[in-house]
Amino acid sequence: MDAVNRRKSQRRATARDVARRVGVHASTVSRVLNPATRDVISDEIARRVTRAAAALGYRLDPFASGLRTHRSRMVGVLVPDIANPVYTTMVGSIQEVARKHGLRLMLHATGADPEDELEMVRDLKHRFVDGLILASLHLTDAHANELRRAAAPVVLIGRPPKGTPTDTVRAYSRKGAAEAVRHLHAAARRRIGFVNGPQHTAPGSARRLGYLDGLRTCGLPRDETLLEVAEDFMIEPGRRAAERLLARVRPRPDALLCANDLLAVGALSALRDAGLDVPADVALVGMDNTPLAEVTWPRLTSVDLGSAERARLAAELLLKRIEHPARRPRVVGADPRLVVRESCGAAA
Amino acid sequence: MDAVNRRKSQRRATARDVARRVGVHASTVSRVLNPATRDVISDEIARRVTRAAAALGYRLDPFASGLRTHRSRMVGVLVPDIANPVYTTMVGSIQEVARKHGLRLMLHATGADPEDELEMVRDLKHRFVDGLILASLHLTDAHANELRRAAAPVVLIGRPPKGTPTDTVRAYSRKGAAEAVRHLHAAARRRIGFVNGPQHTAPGSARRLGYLDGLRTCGLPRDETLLEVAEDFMIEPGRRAAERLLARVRPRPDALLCANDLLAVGALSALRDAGLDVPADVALVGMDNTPLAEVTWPRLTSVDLGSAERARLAAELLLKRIEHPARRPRVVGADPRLVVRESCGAAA
DNA sequence: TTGTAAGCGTTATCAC
DNA sequence: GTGATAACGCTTACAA
Repeated sequence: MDAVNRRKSQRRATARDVARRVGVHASTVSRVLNPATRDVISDEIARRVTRAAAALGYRLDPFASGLRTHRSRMVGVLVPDIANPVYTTMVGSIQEVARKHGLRLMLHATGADPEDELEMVRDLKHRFVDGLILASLHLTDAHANELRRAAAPVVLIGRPPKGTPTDTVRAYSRKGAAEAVRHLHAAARRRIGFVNGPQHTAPGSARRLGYLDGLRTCGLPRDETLLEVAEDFMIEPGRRAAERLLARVRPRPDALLCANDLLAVGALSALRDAGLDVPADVALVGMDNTPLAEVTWPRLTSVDLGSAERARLAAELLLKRIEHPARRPRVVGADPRLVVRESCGAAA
Repeated sequence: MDAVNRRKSQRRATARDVARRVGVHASTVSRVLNPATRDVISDEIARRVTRAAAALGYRLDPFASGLRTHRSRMVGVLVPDIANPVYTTMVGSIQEVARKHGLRLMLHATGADPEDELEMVRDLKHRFVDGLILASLHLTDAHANELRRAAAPVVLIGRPPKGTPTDTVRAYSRKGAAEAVRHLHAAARRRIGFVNGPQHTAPGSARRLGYLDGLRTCGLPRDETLLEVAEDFMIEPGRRAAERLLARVRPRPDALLCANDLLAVGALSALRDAGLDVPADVALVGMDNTPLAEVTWPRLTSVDLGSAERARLAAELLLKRIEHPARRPRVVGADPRLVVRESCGAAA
């Protein structure tokens, strides 16, 4: 590197530096480098500008650019818990779409804290994202209010209060849970227990209803003692809930539906500790069909709620919304699909 | 909301708006809201400014602020693969530290593509992060070069070329792998196989050396046929590698060390398909001690390489580096620790 | 097709 | 302790 270049590299090259080198004005540089206006410029100048920019290692200053355009080419992603594979899947899926469009991800795990979620929505513009994907277990009126005055487009993954005028991606988990129950019934299970997560959450309430739907359509009696609620949608709470259920219910259940795969993994371990065989004694079904379902033994039958697909849809909705801020809000979803594995084979 | 407020809310409130309301100058507003200069201002004015700002819903414009200060209060996090629980853990751990300091995360999964990693380093300032944590499987001279001219501080998680003047967090996985072999030897295993990931990567080469170290210190013969390389550090490649190993090696191994937990999960399934019992026929040990190790059956003995701890250290190094750009680069690490679970109990 | 010039909203540096 | 002013680097009417 010679002395001149060294001096130049003390500070980042600006559009002016590039312009000076080519003998044009900075605005011309801007026009060349901006795809929308590039074709306005003569090929000859464009080429020289491009070359000079490369030679100087010129990079657009995102702060200055953003100050003018109020765009950052970043999207925010809020998930309750990055350790839950269902959200990991979603983040991966969103990144895939975002990347194709030259957008980057700002990730934030909220720990399912509604206050944290709200603050992020308020903070939207503050942290300069062009849009936000918010996956939440529990969308309240407070969310809906905050969304109304949001500084950038938001897409929800979850179940917002009725009438929230925001693009939304739904999971039809009620339907999925019902299907799982019917599958267990078809496999000759008659005492089907349910390990749910917190019931004030959207998934908790929907999956509970689905479980009850399933019992009803199979003509099985509703038995409240067969339903147990874990403190959280996680492994250890799932284990403890299953333990409580097993300690309490007589005759013991011959099947357990769990409201997600993490709960099912916990339940599996409780069943094992109780000396019960899966599936011979107790069939087991999870929900979300995360990669975990392939890893347990026996492998876990699980209701696929299309998380990857839903995340992709959310990202695409967001991109469309960023382009057309005024278009009517859409609600889309992905159909559930039962993926049968060894954990609910034939009864002993 | 009355007409005046409604009109105001057409556009975001600026520092000027707040200033006008209080009857001071915009620079005063800036001074009040900036912690570093707040104590310069009289309490009375400060209070009124704070109140007015709240009333108007004033938020600092990050673009304008960044244009002046060149700080965004965001850190970039680059990981090879967000689906690998070891990186999920790291991201969670980094977020914890970042959050305490009011920083947000920009996440990018590179798919272990070196070109993608390099581009992100170049793009550092472009995407306005104040610093970057780069976890890479394979840091090359190209990385070192790019880092030399990086526009913001970088902390590496991995093994850079000798003499790279960059803060680095190391895993002592060579030592960890050796310990695992010694543990298996102590458990009376004498045919210890090794399922490695790609050997041109830093973990691949270190863990291979550790495996060989372990054999040597146990006085076990080095037998190349006991070593098999998977195409990637993932479950399916692990399964296939274990299948190849089992098909080839006679007498069959009585233990398998796998270079990470994902490979071990794949190997477990291959062992099962071969009708072999774990641990009675073959003991199994993974590395990284991810949450997966608790989920398999039997649960997986695994070498804890302190991923959460290392990520925390990386975040802290980065924060210190951002404050003191000139301080000497540090190299830190976390000691490995074998976590024994059912997958390597006594031989049959 | 290109140059000119006016800002975007903040903050550093002077003044007072 | 507070005000005035300029500048950060870019974009975009508008002028030429």
